[in-house]
Amino acid sequence: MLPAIAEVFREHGYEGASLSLIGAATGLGKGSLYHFFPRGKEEMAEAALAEIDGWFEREVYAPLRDAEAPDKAIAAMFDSVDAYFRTGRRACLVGVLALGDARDRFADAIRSYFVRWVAALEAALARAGHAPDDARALAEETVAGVQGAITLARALDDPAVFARAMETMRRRATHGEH
Amino acid sequence: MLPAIAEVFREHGYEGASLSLIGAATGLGKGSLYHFFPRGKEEMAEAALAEIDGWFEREVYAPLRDAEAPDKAIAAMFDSVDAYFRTGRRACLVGVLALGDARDRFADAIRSYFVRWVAALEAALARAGHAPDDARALAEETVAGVQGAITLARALDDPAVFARAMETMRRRATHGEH
DNA sequence: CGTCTCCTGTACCGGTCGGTAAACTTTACC
DNA sequence: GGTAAAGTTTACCGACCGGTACAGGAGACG
Repeated sequence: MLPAIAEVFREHGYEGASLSLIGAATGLGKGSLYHFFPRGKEEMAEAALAEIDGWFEREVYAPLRDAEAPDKAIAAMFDSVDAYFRTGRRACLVGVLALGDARDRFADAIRSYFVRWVAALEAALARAGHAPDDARALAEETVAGVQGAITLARALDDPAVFARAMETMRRRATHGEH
Repeated sequence: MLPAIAEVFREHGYEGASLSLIGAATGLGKGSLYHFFPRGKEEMAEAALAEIDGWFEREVYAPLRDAEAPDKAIAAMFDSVDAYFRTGRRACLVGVLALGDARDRFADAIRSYFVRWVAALEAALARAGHAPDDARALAEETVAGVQGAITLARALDDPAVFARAMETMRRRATHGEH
């Protein structure tokens, strides 16, 4: 049920995600929703953010930090991210919240998501042979690039834009080493 | 008064921009608002988009297409964009709308904004000596990069992130020529 | 069978939403 | 100064908002 809730917030933003939309997406009435999330909409958004955070920690950040073959982990990240964001058809909930007025309310979760993504990617790039400064800059550029590619692909309604951007960043992260 | 309206949509999104917020931002009551925008909120958003579109057409796209020194126009674009988005402190209304559920309603305006930006930048890059394929890819990457840099800078609440991303893209657009 | 816990449907609350209507004040122009 | 248009205030509409209260239903366990 959390994925359904997350999808509503992703598509409609925090303000636009009404309890009736969430109810329709989950098949739950307001009574049930408030049974599971006594603090209401804010708690639902927190739970959705936490689930997304857990997924990225497990599927993306941890492999980037821990894999014994960092170049493989980096390649796997691009694959995971492309699949997760449906080649740019799906928005990023954290990015959506960062742009709106709910930013302050979820500031810690939003910051943590991006800080840890950049840090994990930076570490993997450094271990793959990039100079420390390059690794830092490249990681930041790549994480921002994913967000920009989502925005542009959705604006143009053209997943190919996302795919091209991802390939350019992948090349930069895997070639240019040493 | 259009800049004030645009600012409300930028900060709160289409759903979150209530008539009372718009009224407070403009100092106008609902009656006055409906006097100028008989079709209501949708017409206000269209007008805000049109004004933004006009600004970019005048200050960014036209110079990129027409300047006799394309490299100067490209450098000027980075300066204009940095100033316009307040070094990443200010969101992009068009990008915000592209991510939300108002995307379909304003699809034409959103698509046109980005299509023309990419096309104008591509033309300038080609005239500045980039190979046609490189110019196209670099233009797309740069426009997406700006959106991503805004998202990341706002998420981390750190304008320096935006500034660094802009410098990287500027270097790529002005060096690497020929 | 009884009962206790977990879950759900329904009705309702005050408030705000986008939008309308019409009486009013201000401004511009002859 | 008269008059008409432009702009504004105020009250109001039905719908929906997030949130609450509560009476049950559904199983699990005795």
